[in-house]
Amino acid sequence: MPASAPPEPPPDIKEACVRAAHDFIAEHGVERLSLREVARRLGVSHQAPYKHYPSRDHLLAEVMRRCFRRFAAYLDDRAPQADPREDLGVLGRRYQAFAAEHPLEYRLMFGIPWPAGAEQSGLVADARHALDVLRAVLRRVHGAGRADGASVDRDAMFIWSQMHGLASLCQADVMPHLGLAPRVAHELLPHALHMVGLAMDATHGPGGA
Amino acid sequence: MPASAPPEPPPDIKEACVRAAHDFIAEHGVERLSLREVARRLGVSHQAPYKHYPSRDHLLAEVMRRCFRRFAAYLDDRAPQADPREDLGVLGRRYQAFAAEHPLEYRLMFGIPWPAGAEQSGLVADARHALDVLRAVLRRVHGAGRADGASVDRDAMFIWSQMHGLASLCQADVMPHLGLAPRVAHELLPHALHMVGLAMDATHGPGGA
DNA sequence: CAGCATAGTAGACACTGTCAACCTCGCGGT
DNA sequence: ACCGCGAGGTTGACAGTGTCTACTATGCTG
Repeated sequence: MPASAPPEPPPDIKEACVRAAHDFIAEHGVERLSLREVARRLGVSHQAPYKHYPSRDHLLAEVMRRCFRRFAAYLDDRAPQADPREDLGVLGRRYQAFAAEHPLEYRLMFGIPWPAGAEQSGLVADARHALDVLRAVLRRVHGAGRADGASVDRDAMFIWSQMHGLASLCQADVMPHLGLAPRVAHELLPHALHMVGLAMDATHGPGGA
Repeated sequence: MPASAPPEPPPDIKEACVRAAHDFIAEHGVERLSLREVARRLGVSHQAPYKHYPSRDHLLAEVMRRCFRRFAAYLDDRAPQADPREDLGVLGRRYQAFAAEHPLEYRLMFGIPWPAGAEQSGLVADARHALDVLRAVLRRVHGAGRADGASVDRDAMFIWSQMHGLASLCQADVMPHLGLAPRVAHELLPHALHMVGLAMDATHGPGGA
């Protein structure tokens, strides 16, 4: 019985590198990623990936780019809601669901400093797309006419901060040691959405359920 | 002219290790920390630190512990406020100030997976202390009598999420590429505090300014 | 004084990212 | 048909890392 990975080189090494790196990160986290391990899993020499990516960071940037794409697609792919306020809640729950189901990918996107070569790849555009989804919903919430860009952006950053903070803290190692009152852990997201809703009510009038 | 660091070994190496590691992290970030670099800066052999810390992670845990201590002390050390709602605002501004002034230390505390041996050191207690500061203020906000633990914890996590999310996003590399409307970047904290205040108003009645 | 724990040293090992040199195809120009 | 050449693969090397082991000096204790 040989090692788990098949040592026969795949046809498209460039593509296989991204997939292998992504799988490894999703399994063990970005800190433990090494190009040599990727090459080993692909059954190629430790230098083969360098023929396609100038450095480890460039491969990492490509993996991040795809994570942002998936994430934005996951947010986009929600059930359509007539009421924009309801849509906001669905969006929030979906945000948290993605973070909870793909913690290491989430950390890759938002938890580590950008690798060199990040700005070259389409990473910036893909990252921004996720925020644009939120912006679009908020424009509907604010209502036609008075939806100026600054106030939309302010609310977007407020809501995003809430969602990102919650997702980060839930994954943080401190979490289990905070001595939270029982049941509170399960109510974090509903309560956060409730509070955000109250704040939005106070500034834009009561909305959907 | 020799290298910048003095190559004469300090008397208390164990203590010097923590300080050197902390300084390095505050300057270059935790990812670039290496025990050998610490030893080099101290003018001792690359194995000297291992006589005091079983592994790199144990030294890291000690540095983290002190960061949590400083952070909690910084929050504690605010000007006393008669109105608990006002106190909440001061606390929030202080939280953001620390994160902005010590971004790499903040990332060390909340942005990376806990190193091995973190639970052994007093890290857990020191980390929890920061949350307890917030809890204490919220108990005053909720008012005597009806301040049950669960609702305090819910609000604490809501507010903490907001503050942590905001601090994280402000430091994130995406931030400059989001195309935020002008001026919005400077209004993020005031607006976040405003929205949190509105949500608190709606659940506990209007409070301080 | 003997013994021993403590705190320092040097050396080695496996691992990493990366540079350099080399090989080996397949393709286009003459 | 041949030459050249570049793309894509290889091996080998280098510096850097964490950590293991062995060795040494120093000071305290019986």
